[in-house]
Amino acid sequence: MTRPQAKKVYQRGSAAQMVCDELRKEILTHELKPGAPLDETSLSKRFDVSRSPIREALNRLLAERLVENLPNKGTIVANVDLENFPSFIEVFDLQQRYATRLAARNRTSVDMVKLRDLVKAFDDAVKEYDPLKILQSNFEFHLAVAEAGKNPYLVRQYKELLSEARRYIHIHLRSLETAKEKAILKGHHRDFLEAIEARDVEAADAIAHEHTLKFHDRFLEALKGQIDNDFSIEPTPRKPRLVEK
Amino acid sequence: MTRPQAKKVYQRGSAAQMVCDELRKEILTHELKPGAPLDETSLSKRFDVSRSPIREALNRLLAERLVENLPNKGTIVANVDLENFPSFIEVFDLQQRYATRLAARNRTSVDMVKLRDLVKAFDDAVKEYDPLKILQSNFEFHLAVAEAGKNPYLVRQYKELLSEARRYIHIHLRSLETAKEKAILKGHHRDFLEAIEARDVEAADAIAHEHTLKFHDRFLEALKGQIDNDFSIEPTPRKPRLVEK
DNA sequence: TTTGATTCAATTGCATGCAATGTGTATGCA
DNA sequence: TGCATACACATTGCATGCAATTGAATCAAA
Repeated sequence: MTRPQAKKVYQRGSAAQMVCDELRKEILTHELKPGAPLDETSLSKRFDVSRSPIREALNRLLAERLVENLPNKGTIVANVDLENFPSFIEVFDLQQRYATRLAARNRTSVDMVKLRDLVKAFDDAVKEYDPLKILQSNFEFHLAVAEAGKNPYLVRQYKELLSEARRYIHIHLRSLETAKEKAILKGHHRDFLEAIEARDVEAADAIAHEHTLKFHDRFLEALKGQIDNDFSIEPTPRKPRLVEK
Repeated sequence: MTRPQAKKVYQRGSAAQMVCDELRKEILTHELKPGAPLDETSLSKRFDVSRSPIREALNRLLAERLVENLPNKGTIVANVDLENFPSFIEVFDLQQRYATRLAARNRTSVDMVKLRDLVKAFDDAVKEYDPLKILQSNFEFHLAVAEAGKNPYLVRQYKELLSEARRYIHIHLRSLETAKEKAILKGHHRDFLEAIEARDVEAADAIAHEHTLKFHDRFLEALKGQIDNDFSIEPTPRKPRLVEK
């Protein structure tokens, strides 16, 4: 970005895809924060491609609900609205339970190898105290669980919800940094692994459900903490200023 | 399409949307059949706009999985692959049950008015023996049920599945035309209405589940019928021709 | 000081041009 | 006759140009 960068040229057909993937990554990791403007001209300069592939990338992200389009005014990173959190959790729980059930029912030994690796990667990320890595490996683990269920329709829908969950988590990211949380996260996915390995559908379901509930509670708790630490601000200074002057 | 058509010009910002809506309609009603080619040049001539809004429309339909993109080769109407039908039904059932549960829990009196209207519209369509109208009003009814549940996340995902269901139904559309089927369809959604009206969540769940199962069975039955009516065709005539010649 | 109209700059939405890629056909060779 | 190679055509993917719309800034008047 900052250095000249020797005119990168991409394979035909990959420019839009590359821009899309990069922007998606940055949105999910909050490098691009909700509300951040994404104007086509700047992006085309930044990625050194024309506006066409940029527009295409933005359209795809729009379909994933990761950005919002204000007609004739531009595109911004989509907000994660807290008011819909209850609705979100409701559906997320349903899908997560079902995804985990299917995994317990349909997993292969190949899936188990992958899942074990991803649990390990998660634990490593926890040890490294790297919140972004924790989120990423959490995402990958749950996605792999869903994929082990072998239902493409569910995978697609669940993946969307996982992305959304990731963005919710970023709201209370700091709470991940406390020692208490880290203790909780340690070995966090082992129980999933056991239930899926044992093909115990009901146990898998229960574990997934409990997992969602914990996410829900931690989220609300973190929000509460954030509010407690707040202090009240003056109302809009318009009227007072009039008087002062 | 066939006549000159006096150079329609659309509001700025609506061209792509209009093309997208029209193509979606034609795909869902099978005016455009699975596998049909959608080349940008022809479409731009047909809708009398440039390729840019056409490309944008196709990208949106791609995100909805209604079309498939063959890189550098073009775009075609997406196939509805029978091999995924079991996966589809599995998720569809889950979502339909949940949507109907939520409707029973959260419906307002305004929702009930709308639902009653849509049931009536469905019955009218059945009386008129108009398969396309039946499908359309069926779609609208179930979507309204989901909306009565007031969970935007579920509505979005369920809507996608409903579109997919609609395309599956088209495969056995002829079976809708038999007198037996019409008898079955008569007053088909009344039970939904009653359970939702009564806020009976468990009943709503059961009815939704049964509804899915019936859809599943009718679909398989119709497929079976189609196969029975088939007759075997000669293998590819290449070798035989060689001999004859 | 606030309200209103007017102009101006910024940004998108659409049109069009060009080059790359993949397909189908024709031709030459075994 | 069968197969490989080359060429031409069709179609996309990307670059660029232009005009419409929107928001902000400016200025005048109450």
